[in-house]
Amino acid sequence: MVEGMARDEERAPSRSVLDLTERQRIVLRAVVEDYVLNAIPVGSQALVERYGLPVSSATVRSAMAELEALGLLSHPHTSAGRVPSDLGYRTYVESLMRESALDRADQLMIRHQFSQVQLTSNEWLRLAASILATSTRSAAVVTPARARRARFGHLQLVELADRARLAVLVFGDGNVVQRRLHRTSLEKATPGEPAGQAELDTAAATLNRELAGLSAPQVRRKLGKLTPLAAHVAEVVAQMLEESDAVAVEEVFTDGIVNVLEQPEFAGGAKLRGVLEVLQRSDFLEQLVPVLSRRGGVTVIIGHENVNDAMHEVSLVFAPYGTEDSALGLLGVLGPTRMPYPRAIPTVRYLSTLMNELITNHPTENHD
Amino acid sequence: MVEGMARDEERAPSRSVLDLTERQRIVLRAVVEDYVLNAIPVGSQALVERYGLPVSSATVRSAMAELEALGLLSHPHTSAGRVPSDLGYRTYVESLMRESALDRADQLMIRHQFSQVQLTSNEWLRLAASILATSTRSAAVVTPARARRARFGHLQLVELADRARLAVLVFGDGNVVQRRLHRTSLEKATPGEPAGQAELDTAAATLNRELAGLSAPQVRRKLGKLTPLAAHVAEVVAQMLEESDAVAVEEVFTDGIVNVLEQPEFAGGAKLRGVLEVLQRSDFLEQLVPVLSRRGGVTVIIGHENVNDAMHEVSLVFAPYGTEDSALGLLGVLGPTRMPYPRAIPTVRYLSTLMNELITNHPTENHD
DNA sequence: CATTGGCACTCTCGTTGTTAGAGTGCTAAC
DNA sequence: GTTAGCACTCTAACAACGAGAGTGCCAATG
Repeated sequence: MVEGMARDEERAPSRSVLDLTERQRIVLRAVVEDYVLNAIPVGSQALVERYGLPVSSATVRSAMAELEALGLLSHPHTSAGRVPSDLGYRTYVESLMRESALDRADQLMIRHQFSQVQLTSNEWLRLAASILATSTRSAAVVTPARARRARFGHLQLVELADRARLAVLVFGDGNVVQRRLHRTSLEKATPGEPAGQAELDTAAATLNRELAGLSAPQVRRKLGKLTPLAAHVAEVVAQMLEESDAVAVEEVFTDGIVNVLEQPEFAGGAKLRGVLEVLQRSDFLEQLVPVLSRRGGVTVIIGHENVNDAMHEVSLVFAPYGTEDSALGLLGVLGPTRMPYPRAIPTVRYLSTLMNELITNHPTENHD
Repeated sequence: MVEGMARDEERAPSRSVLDLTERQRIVLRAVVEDYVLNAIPVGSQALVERYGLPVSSATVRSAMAELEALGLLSHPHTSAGRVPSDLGYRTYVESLMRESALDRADQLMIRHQFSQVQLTSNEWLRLAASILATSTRSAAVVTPARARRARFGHLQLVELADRARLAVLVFGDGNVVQRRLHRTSLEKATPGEPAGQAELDTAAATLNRELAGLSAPQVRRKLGKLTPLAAHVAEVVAQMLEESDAVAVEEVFTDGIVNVLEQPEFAGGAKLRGVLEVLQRSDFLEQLVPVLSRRGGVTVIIGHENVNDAMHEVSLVFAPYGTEDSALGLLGVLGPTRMPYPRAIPTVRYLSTLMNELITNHPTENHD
């Protein structure tokens, strides 16, 4: 199920790409770039004019016909211009695109935004999504960096005003969640003894020693060996770990969906509904994680290359961030196949390395 | 600036509403309900057929003409049916609508979803937005409940594996944020003495005693009276309080934007762009808070009643939740003025009381 | 022999004209 | 006060049509 997430795009074009003549390459590149820009099928005449090709339109026409035979271009109807096919985009991305690193200016601008405010980790994700969206004028998707399996890091029981306790659990990957422990449930767990501050502190210390580095099922296996009070708290800890495993996919930050909606190909809005549903509800992104982390770097999935039917008219440009063995997250953009790849790819790449830096340098650090 | 957020809708219709004849009331109600349902201007003929009116279409026509003279209906063009004006919707909402409490079944269904999973508070908001969106088929907006001004509740310094400290701050309203304190910055604050666990615990205890209930500026005023170490931590606390004041508006949960996009009046998508921008970036919701909390209950803002130009073609149905003196949040739906008010209003009302219950009963409580 | 100008052909798109139908407003009759 | 009838208006849908863009092919050309 993980394989097949994206069809293996290295194989198919390997023949055609290398066999292209220089002229075909130039024409294909021009067609893609013009169509990405204007969203209208591009004809031979317009091409020679706009790109100053040193040949006549007739020559371009024959080159286009060849490219169409190779399956790189297609024809909406007889007398319309050409449009790149998914394979055409693929070829473009793979070997025709003039990709450069992100402008120094853009890099600084992005860095500046991150340093501007003291942010919590969720706000980083939000900001990353916002930057991606505005910078590429596509929809952006960012998932939090989480360990594939949450592990116990450190537990602290915080006293609240109303004598309830707040359990603050730091995961092995540095994420933090909290949950309130109501007084009644504590008392129920240890009938008789009233469970004072001292007992709780002792229990917390025990758990920090016993549970270090354990995952949810491992914690559960320890339950029997603990005092009733500690076991009760450990049970809650196990629940928190399990939930973190489960909800990882829930917390997805998106931004800039309107950008895509304004694209002529999605004017109706109906087409995007399916895409958004897949994005939000299913395990779509989760399936993507192993694919991306296996390759590392930026992965581009174009139109029908995506096995999910709803995604056949959009492209994804995604990258993992974080380290495979600790926290791992996903970020990228979603747009029409007619996407400005030369802009999107460096932006996603840069943001992924930046997020990498941030989480490795202990992100929530306070540096005043 | 706060007044004028929504024009005072009690004044304008007070004359006309009461002066309506019974027939005019019936016709207006039918027009609104039919138009809400079908989104096409409704004619006199269709009206008598579909609603079994005991009069002829000619009579309905004259009633419609009267309603148009009163400004409650309008005419897209000469030979089209009638469409309710903003004032027409207002009159409908105010005195024509047959509003009932939410179905018992719906109530249970909603409650069930909330009890289903152990949720963190942010996930409640997400769930609330999701329920609102699907239940009203509009866009839903939910803001977290926050005190207007964050106050110190309780501070705990949690030890991390790498000898850094995590400052966990519980606000007066029960919200929790955390920030990492890097070892270097702690040492810089207290040159010479190495600031061990004991010193930190003492400092935390002092701060918990001295800062209880204080807001950010009040904390700052205390800085001079503290030991260097405690002052350094207190400074961080002050920052955390200030940020909480500032970012309240940032964390807005929305859901179901596609629902609105599918409405024929927003087919283009371009119209909604302005609306979404206002919703996300500006202090729009913040301005709404005092208005809503002043009235309590559900507030309906229809089309041009909203002073914000971008919002002239949408209606809001919003309610506050929480208590005014502690945590206060907002939730509601946004849709075309052609909105199913009789559905939206009870749903928003019910969800607001439900969220009220949840945060008053110490929401994150663990009840196993 | 690759390139190009020329040309016939095709298809879309915007314009125009026409018509059917829905809806109104008015008036005269009940 | 209500209603049937009727003339009038406006839109939506459709067909006809020409302009324009683009193609594919072929013969001429360097």
